[in-house]
Amino acid sequence: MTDAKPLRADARRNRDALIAKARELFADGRFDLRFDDFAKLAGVGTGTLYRHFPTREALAEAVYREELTAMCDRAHELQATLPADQALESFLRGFVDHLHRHEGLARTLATLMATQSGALAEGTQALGQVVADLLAAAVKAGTIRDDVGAGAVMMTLHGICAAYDQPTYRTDADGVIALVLAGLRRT
Amino acid sequence: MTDAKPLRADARRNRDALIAKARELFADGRFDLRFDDFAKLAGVGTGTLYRHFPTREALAEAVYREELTAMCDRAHELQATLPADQALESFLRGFVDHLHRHEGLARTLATLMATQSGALAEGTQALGQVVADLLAAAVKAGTIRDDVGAGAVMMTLHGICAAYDQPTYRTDADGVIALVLAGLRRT
DNA sequence: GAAAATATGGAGATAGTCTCCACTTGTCAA
DNA sequence: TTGACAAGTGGAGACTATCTCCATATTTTC
Repeated sequence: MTDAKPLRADARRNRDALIAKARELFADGRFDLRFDDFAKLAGVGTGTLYRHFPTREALAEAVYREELTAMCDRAHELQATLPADQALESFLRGFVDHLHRHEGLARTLATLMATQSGALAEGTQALGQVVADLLAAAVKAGTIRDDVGAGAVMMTLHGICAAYDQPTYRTDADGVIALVLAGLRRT
Repeated sequence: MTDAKPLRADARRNRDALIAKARELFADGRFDLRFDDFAKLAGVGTGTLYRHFPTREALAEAVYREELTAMCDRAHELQATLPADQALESFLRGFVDHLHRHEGLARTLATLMATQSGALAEGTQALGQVVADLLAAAVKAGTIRDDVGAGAVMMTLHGICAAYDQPTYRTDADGVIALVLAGLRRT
């Protein structure tokens, strides 16, 4: 998973500059900038940009990799300190909350989930794994039903991510989480 | 809503040819064809295509307008003949079933829901209205909770549509519906 | 059947993506 | 240090898809 290649000093510098500039622009909502311009703004050539990030999605993933990792870590932490069902609830609510504050992440996740293109979506696979773990623990504890898989929950999360720019986003997203949690509860 | 303009005979002919060819191609999974080629294949000029359908989404909507209308009609029918909660359940399960059989519709809906671009998404607004009606009736009948809006349900449907091409689609989509229905039930 | 209104088509302007390679920079062994 | 090789760079320009424009053609109207 982690780069087996030691990457030359200038290459790393350029790569970092690209990610930094992209993060800055994404935070401003400038997602759809001409791809070549990313390069110009980051102070590198077009070729360099393409060598490091062959697609827009690859760049987006790199930008949000950290953030996504942090979310996964948080899940593990919750899982270690709370009863399984509470960990799940906490995670899902926190997920929406975080997305609400970071539109760029929502947008990126929606895109990556939609284009399940193998190695590219490494980040979302990690997220899927985390959700699967949380669910499995709660199933094992007997607090949620066992006939609905993690894939279904991921679908609802996808729906949440995709709507990041709609006016009623927060209310609806909270509603989705409420439905999922209530729906999962053993009856 | 319906065209107030009587459209010249040749214009209508071309428009229909475009829709027919697009439907045929969509059914074959050829969504991403060069836009100009739609024109060539349908036997009209590029300009004509663009005059009738300024964007790919506009074309997609025209192709699936009928199908979507049929789904909405079905909802009304269910609502007229079944208890509110059963109508809702029937509609949602039928929705997934239909999507499973018509990948093109799923793809189109996902796109249209994502780009809530005003007049363009006329079709999805109709769908939203139908869902809202079904929910309202069930709320009124006291069989489902009243604190989760139609927007939340639409978000989950969006998630379902967006995943149309994933291998575990059907299982996961059924899971989502199960969660939504169980989650909506009054506790 | 001729004028007015409406629609056509496809060449070419425009703009974004991505490749290619002569050149620069970094690394490392001696 | 330094020389030689590997690794990386940048940006001109090829390529591709989108979309506009308007001289020409078809339909409708009177």
